[in-house]
Amino acid sequence: MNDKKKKIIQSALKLFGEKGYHSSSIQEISEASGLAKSSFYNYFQSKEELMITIIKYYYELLVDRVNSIEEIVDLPTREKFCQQLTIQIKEFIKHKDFIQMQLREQSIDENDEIHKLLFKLRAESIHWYSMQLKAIYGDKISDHLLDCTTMLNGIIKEYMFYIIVDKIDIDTNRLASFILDRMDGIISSITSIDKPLLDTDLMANFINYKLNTLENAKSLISTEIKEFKRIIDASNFSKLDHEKVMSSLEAIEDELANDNPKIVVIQGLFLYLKSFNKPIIDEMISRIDQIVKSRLT
Amino acid sequence: MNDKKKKIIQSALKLFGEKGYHSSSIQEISEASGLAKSSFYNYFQSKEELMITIIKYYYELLVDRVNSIEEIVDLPTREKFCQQLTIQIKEFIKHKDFIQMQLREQSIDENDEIHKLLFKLRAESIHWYSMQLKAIYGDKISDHLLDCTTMLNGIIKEYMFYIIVDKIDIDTNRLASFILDRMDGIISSITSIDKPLLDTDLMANFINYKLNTLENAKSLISTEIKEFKRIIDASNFSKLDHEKVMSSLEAIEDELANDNPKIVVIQGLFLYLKSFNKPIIDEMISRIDQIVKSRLT
DNA sequence: GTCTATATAACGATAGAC
DNA sequence: GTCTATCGTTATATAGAC
Repeated sequence: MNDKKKKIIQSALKLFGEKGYHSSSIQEISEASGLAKSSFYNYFQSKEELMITIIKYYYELLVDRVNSIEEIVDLPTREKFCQQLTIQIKEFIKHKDFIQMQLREQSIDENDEIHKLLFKLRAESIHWYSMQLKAIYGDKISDHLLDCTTMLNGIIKEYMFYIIVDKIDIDTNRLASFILDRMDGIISSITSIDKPLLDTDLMANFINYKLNTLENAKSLISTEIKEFKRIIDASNFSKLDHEKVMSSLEAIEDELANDNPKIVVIQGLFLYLKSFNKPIIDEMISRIDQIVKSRLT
Repeated sequence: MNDKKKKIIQSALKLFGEKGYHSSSIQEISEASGLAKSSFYNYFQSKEELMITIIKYYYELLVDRVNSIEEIVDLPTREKFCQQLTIQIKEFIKHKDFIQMQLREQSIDENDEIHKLLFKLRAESIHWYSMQLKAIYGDKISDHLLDCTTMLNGIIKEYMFYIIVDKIDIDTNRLASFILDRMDGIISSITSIDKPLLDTDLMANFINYKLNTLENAKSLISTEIKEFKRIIDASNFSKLDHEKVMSSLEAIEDELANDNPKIVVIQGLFLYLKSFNKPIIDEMISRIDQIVKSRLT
């Protein structure tokens, strides 16, 4: 991204965090970026497009950082989630303008695209937390997964509000493990309950959103990989290369068959396939990668 | 309050909840109230004054409803708090436009008076929840009172967001007891921890705010009551009446000496004192009542 | 790509007739 | 108290010179 575009994003974000979206004008944003008002429109078509860019940019930043230790660190699930939570909290604080903006104005609804984007991000966030809690506490809480995710989310938000908006100096190294210890208490108290408050019917919009994009992407990618295999079979690769490529493709298919496929595994395999330096492979990968990026991230 | 003024408040609140404070214009508010734009200014000096009126009006409504069963219902503390939570949740839903507005825009900061008001209400809310939790779980959690209040607040907010903003149909009869059962789990998990995340030093602004107004009010009222007693002594009441009035005043002093004086007890005693139908008593009461209203509600 | 100048609309708030 | 008319300001966004 252009340096000046980044400058505008940062200036705008700072203002949005401090004064809110509606109280920050293009005038102020441009001035804070060292530009005249009208020059803003060389970089963004409108204030709303700026907002959408900001949300996408920072959300991706946060997700990437958390995902980065999904595979690298080899730890018990609970410890790994605790580390991910700690990283998430520290990233929240690092990009506190973004979080403050989100905490202040939970929904900038008037624009439909922003509304849909925020809904998508919420659905993905709920899905991610649910998967992590399921991995830690196992099937015994699967009925109460949505309730547990909701409570965890509420607790994290409330502490983040104190830290970022009220500028209260909480020990961030302890926060994640403190909250997780409290989740232990919540979960041990929950097993005796018969019926959850939130079930998959009530939360269908959130659940199905993620499911649809996931299943959709899986099916699209699956089709592409079948085509990929056909092309490789028809090409004049050495027997060894042919075998390597095929087993890579099958590994991708295996990963996609999981409930919660790991994007980093797939992208690692893409890198491996790219190392063959064959244009025909690169072209197929870029087609699949586009689906992965648009539907699974 | 004037009927038309109420109409404006309700129309405005609906718009603020749906579109947000900044996206709702005086024009829209006036039209929704069946008035021309300029007629709005016959009822409110400005948009900000309208906002302040709305916040004070609805917050008082909610607090009064919850306080109404503080004394009337004779139940174990835990059951009473559970009932109060249930009432609070149902009141939240009844006045969902107000809550939606609060959830959407956590702070309308640019105006200093609104900022101070919202801070005061937050401090009072934190104080109330802390007192309730202390009453239920006793001294064993007194070190972790602020953490427990924070988590309880976060959980309630998150569920309210689902109910009011996402319109998810959660069983509100079960919600309060469900959350309280989870608080049991949180509290039983917390006893082993040595050091809380939030202590009274970090939260000094919130704690002291309530403390200052409370101590301040106590001292002011105490002075007034001493003067009151002096006047009664000098007046020509019958011996019986004199005794009754004096013991009422002493009961008020006793109540104020408590950590968390109950406003309803004091106001009950005011009503009793008014029943004497003496102008001199009524005048004193109205002076003290003004202090109570402005500092303790 | 940058700027000045401007178009156009909406905003909060006021004046003054009735 | 209600309205119409309008003020002064600010907002987003565009036109066009350099």
